Amino acid sequence: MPLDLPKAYDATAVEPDVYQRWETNGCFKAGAGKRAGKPSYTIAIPPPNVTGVLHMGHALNNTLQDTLIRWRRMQGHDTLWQPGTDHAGIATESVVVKQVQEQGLTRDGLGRPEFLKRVWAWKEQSGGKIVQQLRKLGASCDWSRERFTMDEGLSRAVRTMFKRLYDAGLIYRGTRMVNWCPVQKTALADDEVEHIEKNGHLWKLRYDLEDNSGSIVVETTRPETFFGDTAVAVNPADERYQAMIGKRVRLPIIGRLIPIIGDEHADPAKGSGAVKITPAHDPNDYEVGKRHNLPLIQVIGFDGTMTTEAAHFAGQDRFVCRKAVCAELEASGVLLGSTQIMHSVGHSYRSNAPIEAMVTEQWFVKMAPLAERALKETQEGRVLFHPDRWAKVYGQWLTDVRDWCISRQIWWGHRIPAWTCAACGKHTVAIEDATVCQHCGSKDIIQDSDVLDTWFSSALWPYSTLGWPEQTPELARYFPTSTLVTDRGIIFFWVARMVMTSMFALDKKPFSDVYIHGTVLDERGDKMSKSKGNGIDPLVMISGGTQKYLGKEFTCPGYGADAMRYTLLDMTTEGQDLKLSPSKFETGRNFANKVWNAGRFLLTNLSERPLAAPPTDAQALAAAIGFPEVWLLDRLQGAIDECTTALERFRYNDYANSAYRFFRDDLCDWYVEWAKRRFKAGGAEAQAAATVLAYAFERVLRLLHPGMPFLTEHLWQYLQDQTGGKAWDQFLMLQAWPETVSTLRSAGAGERMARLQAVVTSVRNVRNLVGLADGVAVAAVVDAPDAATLQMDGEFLTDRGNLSALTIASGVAKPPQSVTTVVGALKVHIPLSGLVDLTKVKVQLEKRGQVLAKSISGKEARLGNADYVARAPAEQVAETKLLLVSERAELTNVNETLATL
RNA sequence: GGUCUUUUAGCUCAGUUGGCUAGAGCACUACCUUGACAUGGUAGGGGUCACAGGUUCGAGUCCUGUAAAGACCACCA
Repeated sequence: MPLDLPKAYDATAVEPDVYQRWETNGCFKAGAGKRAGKPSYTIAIPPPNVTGVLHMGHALNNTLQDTLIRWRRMQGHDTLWQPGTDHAGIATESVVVKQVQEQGLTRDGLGRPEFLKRVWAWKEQSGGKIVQQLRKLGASCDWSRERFTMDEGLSRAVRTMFKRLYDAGLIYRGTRMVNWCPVQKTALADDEVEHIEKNGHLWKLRYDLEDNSGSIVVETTRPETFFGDTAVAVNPADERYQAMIGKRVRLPIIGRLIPIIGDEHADPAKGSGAVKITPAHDPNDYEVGKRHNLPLIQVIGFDGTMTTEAAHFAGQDRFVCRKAVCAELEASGVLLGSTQIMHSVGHSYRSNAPIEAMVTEQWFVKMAPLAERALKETQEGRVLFHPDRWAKVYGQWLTDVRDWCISRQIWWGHRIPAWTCAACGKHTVAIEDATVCQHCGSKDIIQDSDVLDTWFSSALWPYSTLGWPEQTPELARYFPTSTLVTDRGIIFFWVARMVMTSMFALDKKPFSDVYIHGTVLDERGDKMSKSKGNGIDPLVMISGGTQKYLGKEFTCPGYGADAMRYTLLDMTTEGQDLKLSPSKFETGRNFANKVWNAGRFLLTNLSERPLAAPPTDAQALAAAIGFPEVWLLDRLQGAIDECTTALERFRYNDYANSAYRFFRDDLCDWYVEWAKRRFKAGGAEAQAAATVLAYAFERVLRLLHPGMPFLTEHLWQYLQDQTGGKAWDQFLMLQAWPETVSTLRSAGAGERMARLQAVVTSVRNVRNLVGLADGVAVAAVVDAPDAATLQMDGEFLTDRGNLSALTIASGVAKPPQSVTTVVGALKVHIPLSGLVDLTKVKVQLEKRGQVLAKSISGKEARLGNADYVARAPAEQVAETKLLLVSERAELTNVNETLATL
């Protein structure tokens, strides 16, 4: 049949159609294509924010997962890539709060039920967008199993886990100093606080003694908190202040008297050695306060404004107040000046607002017992990190982990399944909504108004998505999952907590391997982010479009998901960050186009010359009519081996490079060029070459498929059509991953071809050197000790070297006016017809002579070293000697040639 | 303050257990519009492997130190 394939591959025209066929034919379903005797292989997707938009980090993360799952699926494993999305509590709630504000409304004004209705509406409206975007990327998730962290089933899992932890005494309610975000008005966990180094002031304040016998100076970065001071601490061993312990000082403005206390917390070496104690607003001071029974005076409210304790500053924003307080204290001589300092200030990782330490009552998870088991899993090698250095980071965090504050004072999330009894004050924790107090039977109970930290539900993800707490068939079949692919940023938030909850509730690790990939950076090395405007939109790279990047606009016609995936894989080296720029994706685009065109060449030939039978292993072997064919099939085995090993080791760049090398160098540059001669010859020779090429091409499509699924599937369908099958009857994505075939291995083929390639390259080199075009045939005289062997490949040499005549003989004389190249034990003489620029040749040869001389003297020195000869492995010494002989021969030739020019 | 990572060609990066002339892609130079592909081909130029010591017959690779860049952790007034 006639084939009219476009010269340039247009991914945007191919990919949507291919994806749709996969999806409608159930190729993504759990277990699709599985073969008996293979274990399950599961990946639980790191659930993206349900209202989020795909960014390059997602593209990388999901490319790596898809590559693994496609590879394992082809290997015949019972695979499941479990997709879903996360409700992302604070992040989503704050988006909707803003939307509501734009309508002139407030969250509290709307009330909880109405506000939540709006969040759900926003989730319905924008949710699914990111899931569609993952499809564009080619993600082969089982979409029929898509889950959302606030689904009924997952919510039940959350409640069950909460109850089990509570019953085990691992969840408790306590009054503690926690990190408070005044913008979101909620408590945050310790690891949700980002410490940022900021420029600040250290102010000196003078507090006068009650008896006016003197004063004491304290230093603070937070002068506005002095209203909450309930003591001044000095070190009991500090002689300067010993006499003052027990006396009282008068706070400025408000005149309240506070004691001077002795406490180890005061460091004589720091500042004045005396420190103001504000137990309600500083974690250290809180501890000091507890030791000395100091009152807690809250001067900053939960909304970040000053309370009535702050006298006439009440109602002011904390930062406005700071300035005003400083001004007033300076005027009254209390503020004695300030110094500039750099200090780290905690910020909410969600709102970016500086956090306040606040004493509140919250729910906590007791971490130590959970952490201990989680730690064991990595220490005893049951959960492996790749690269393994992250196991250390994980271990360190688990070793000094502090209790996890899990209650959030927001509305969007899993409401805490605990009810407080008005009668007895005790808590009833239940999976089903409670109606009576478990302790006293009172019906006067009320559910806790807080919701759980988003990470609480994420921590259950690998098994809650499979139906836990029910003992579902899926849970039995796919849990524990196999590989977790994620970013180093959430090792603590997510990875560690999954291991902890899983060990606790299921007594099983949640996954065996954790692959931590690098971070996506822009071309300057900065993290990509919306606010910096340095993000590269994956959808623009895939489907085309215009976007701003680093202040400039760029347009991409749409390189396709395959191109982007290939580039990402190529750049994914163990644990390294990826410095990207839009032009990086040309690498993938170019390679995709190369694959397309090689396919086009094959398909066109097949359409003109149909194969007698489809290419199979046995036929390919039988069709291996010549050495180049034998060699190609041998190389293919090497590529299969390399790709498989690379993927087993999570070496994505090795996988991409091995496939690339084989495809471009071996298949295209050497074999396809040679096959053109076979095709020209026609008949059985052409048939045989086409069979071998079709076979090798089909195999390499399989190798490339996990990385470049669309293009390979597309070409494979054409190939089916041209080799006796029917397009879209079957799918490449469900074909078997290639295994090496021992009968297609050929010992020595690599060396034999390498020698031929070296001869051909040396001829081309000489031609280039003397300024002859590639199309100009030259004669060659090869002096070969094993002339008879080399003569068998004479046709290949003649064709690939574009030789007008080829003489191969042992000990043949060097023709006059010829340039000689030494290739191992061979001498390749190219007689020059006198049309050449001899000075150019001379310069080249002289250069070569210098390189040789240097190498020879190095080897002579080495061999002259008795220690080397005695201690280095014998084969190595022998090899050095051999090389020395050949280099000396070549140098002689170079000199001889130079003499004749 | 602590832990970790990085430093190899103009740029982005490979370089497994130490081994012979250190590789790739992009960029660069010359030639080639040849029947798969100019998003291409052929050939080529370009590196004292951050620096200083050490171990070794032999170091990009191992050890010690220095410098620079980056990431994370930490309650520092």
